[in-house]
Amino acid sequence: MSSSHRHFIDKSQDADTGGEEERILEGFLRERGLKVTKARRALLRQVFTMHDHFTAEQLLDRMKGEGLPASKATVYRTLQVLLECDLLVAHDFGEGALYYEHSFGHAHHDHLFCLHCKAITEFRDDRIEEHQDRVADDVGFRILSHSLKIYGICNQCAQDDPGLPDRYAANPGLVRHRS
Amino acid sequence: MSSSHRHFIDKSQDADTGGEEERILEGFLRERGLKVTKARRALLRQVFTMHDHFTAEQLLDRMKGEGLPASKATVYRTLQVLLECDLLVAHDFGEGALYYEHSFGHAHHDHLFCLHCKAITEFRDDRIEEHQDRVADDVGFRILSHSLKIYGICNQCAQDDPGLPDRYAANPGLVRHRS
DNA sequence: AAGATATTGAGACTGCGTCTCATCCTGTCT
DNA sequence: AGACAGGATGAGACGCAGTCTCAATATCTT
Repeated sequence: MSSSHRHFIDKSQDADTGGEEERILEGFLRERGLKVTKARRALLRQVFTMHDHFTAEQLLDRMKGEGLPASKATVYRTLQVLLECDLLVAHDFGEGALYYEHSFGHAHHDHLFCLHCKAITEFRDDRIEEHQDRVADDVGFRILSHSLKIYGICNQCAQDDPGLPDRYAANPGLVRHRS
Repeated sequence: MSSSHRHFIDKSQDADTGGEEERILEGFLRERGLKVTKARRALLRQVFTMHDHFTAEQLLDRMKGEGLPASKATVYRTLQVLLECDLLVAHDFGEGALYYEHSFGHAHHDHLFCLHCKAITEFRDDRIEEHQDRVADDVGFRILSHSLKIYGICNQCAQDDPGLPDRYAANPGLVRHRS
């Protein structure tokens, strides 16, 4: 069973942010002499309506679909801005494109990634975090960030097709995620 | 101090493999009806003389420099083969290209990556591994592999320039490694 | 409202890695 | 050894996520 230093995260339970993210972005932009534009606002809103992980291209398609102002260049540039003001986090699961998730009100967490259905499960384990800190302490390393990703087959996929885990294990070629 | 469930890895202490890797590769190739070619042999030897992490391009340059047969396509294709027969491991530190390391006789380990000088420190912590297994157990996830990377500034860089960690921390834009 | 400056969009471009295909090499069979 | 079948090679085209260029446009300041 799960114990107290470890828990899983359910984004569908996200509380309303009350538009706080817009104030954060505007403050960040003004502070740097940058401008609060329609495109940036639209993108921010779109990002905060997506409560799971998404790629830049998915975001672009979705914005175009809703008739919002968006070009490839602007999407990528604005995602950078959101990363810099900590409203967004990017993850590389070795699938080619980066996966983004808005991070307002979310503490650091790690991921289980299903290589078959691409489902992402989020968790946090304080013991792991502590051990990481000790490793770094041992060699005087200053941690700026870290990432822990566990790749495999999720429960659902394994139930749908019990042979799946073995088939993946037997064929590392399928596992392209660059451990 | 370091404790028994945790240790760092020093590749320069690598024992001689006695050419075992060549036998492994040949067995793997024959088993699949593939051929033992000069290019594959040359590449394998080159890989096993490099005791640190390297990119495909570095490997290609080095082979060309020594007049060995090598083209871009063959290097990438052969690296795939070595990955499949577990003689090689690839790591993505978010620097664009993948970093490879030969893995004969090396157990799984994780990495500290210095964002400034790109130095890589390898370690293994059994407690972290155990906690990962428990996380997966909790949700019935079948682990196939995992990767833990700790990004930051190494001791050497911090000593050379004490302001470095703060400068990186203050500018997430510099940190492009996609946690 | 005007001026200064940042932003946008279309598309060219970059870099890592993959694919194509004509030619060459390996392993095998005789 | 000689010959054959099929895998391997190399040069360069290609794919794709992401970045850059630059002229036109929007934002902010006064």
